[in-house]
Amino acid sequence: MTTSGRKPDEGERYKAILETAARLICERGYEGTSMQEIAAACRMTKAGLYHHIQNKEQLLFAIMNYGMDLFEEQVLSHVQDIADPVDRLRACMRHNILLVTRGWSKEVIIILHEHATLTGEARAFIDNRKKRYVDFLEEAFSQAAQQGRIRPVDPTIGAFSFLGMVLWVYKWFKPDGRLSDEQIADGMVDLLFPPIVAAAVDGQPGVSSLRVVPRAASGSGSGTEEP
Amino acid sequence: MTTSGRKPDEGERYKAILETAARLICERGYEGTSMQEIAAACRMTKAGLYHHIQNKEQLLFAIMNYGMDLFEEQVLSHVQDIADPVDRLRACMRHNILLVTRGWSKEVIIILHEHATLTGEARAFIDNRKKRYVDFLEEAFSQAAQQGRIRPVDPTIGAFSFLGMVLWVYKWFKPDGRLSDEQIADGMVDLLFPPIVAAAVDGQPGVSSLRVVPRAASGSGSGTEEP
DNA sequence: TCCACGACCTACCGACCGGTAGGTAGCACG
DNA sequence: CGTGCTACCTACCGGTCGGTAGGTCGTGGA
Repeated sequence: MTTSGRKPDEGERYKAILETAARLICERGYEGTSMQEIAAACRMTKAGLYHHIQNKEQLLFAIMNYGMDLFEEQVLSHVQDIADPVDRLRACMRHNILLVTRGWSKEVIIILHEHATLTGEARAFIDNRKKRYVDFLEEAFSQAAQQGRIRPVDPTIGAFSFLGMVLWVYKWFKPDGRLSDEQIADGMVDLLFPPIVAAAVDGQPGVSSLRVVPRAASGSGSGTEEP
Repeated sequence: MTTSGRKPDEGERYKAILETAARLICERGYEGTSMQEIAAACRMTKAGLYHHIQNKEQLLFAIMNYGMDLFEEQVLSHVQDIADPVDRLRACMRHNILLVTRGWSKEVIIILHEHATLTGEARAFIDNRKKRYVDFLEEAFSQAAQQGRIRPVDPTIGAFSFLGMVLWVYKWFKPDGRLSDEQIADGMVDLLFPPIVAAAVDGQPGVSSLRVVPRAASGSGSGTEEP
């Protein structure tokens, strides 16, 4: 099984189909989008579309793999070599939030929303690609906790808390809301990975932590939408 | 518009239909579930089902309102009168996580997953009920920050971080995983609302905070699934 | 000049979709 | 006994679903 399930490098046209289909599926959902509509949006007939793809499920699979490629290129590749685990997590959170908020790559949103739509091998393949990200986060949390850079936390709980904060954003973020995506990224990074000012509480340095508290932030009122 | 959009108190049968439909829609998605299937699961014909409901969309609307009722009864009502804002948030997080992990009330999961399926008035009505929860959380974060019980944080960012951590759980939690729902709840509460040990850093008491760091936790390996 | 091939098309398939018209069996009430 | 009502039923509607058979047409290489 290759990355896309179809022979790679068929050209720009194929990619354009994936992007067009992703736009529609992102808006209306997988089951709610007909092949007719996708074909029309590609300025083709349905039979013409089927010349390029095998069936609807394989199309979704290809879209998701494309989305994972984009994620790895725009998030993982920029942060995986950062030596400090906390800085690595901070940068990763920031990149990931911006990936979700900036509307390029509806494919990523589809991965998030249609988490249970695929079945069988295709489902397992995508789940496996996702799992590599979870492992990456768990490893970083584990290192950070071991070095006393963050509060001790089960790495799995840390990873999924991270992911929840970051990925839930797709459900409520509105580009014209009160908070910009930059503000959200900064705020969440500061909330989960606050700067540390001093260490050592009971003579065992590097494990306990006093966190700096800048005199700022607060405020009230929402500005954005539903949970 | 009443809570359900249908005349209230039609009896147990209606509730049973909502619960059965919710089970199917939760498994297969709203668009992926046919009225035929729902009717069959209720041991009825499709026409028989339509004797009780107006149409498919109104059925979803009723399910979501039922889910919001359950949420308010099982979460909000237990925590809204807790005086201390941080304790209120802690208890709320705990109750909400357990609401998601224990499989009673698929209706709640549907509210989470089908966040963009309804349109028009029904959508606005549900969004408004959700917003009341966001407001509740923002208020608590605002109070907690003002009292110096947590790091200063924009209340909206706090609320949606809370919600992301808690609600994302429905996408990955498996009852037979390494972590129990109790452990997840405890871990997330401790991560976002750590106990405070001392205050005062620069002579301005009640704003800064030193967090206690128990010598425990950590560990590695995942045990659960995809992000 | 010929022809193989990719990129589409028209026309169609059977299944199923959400929804309804109209009938009926059972029960409560007078 | 008759009437009215609820709770279903059978049978059907027009439309759309995912998918395909088979044809057309432009293009590039021999």
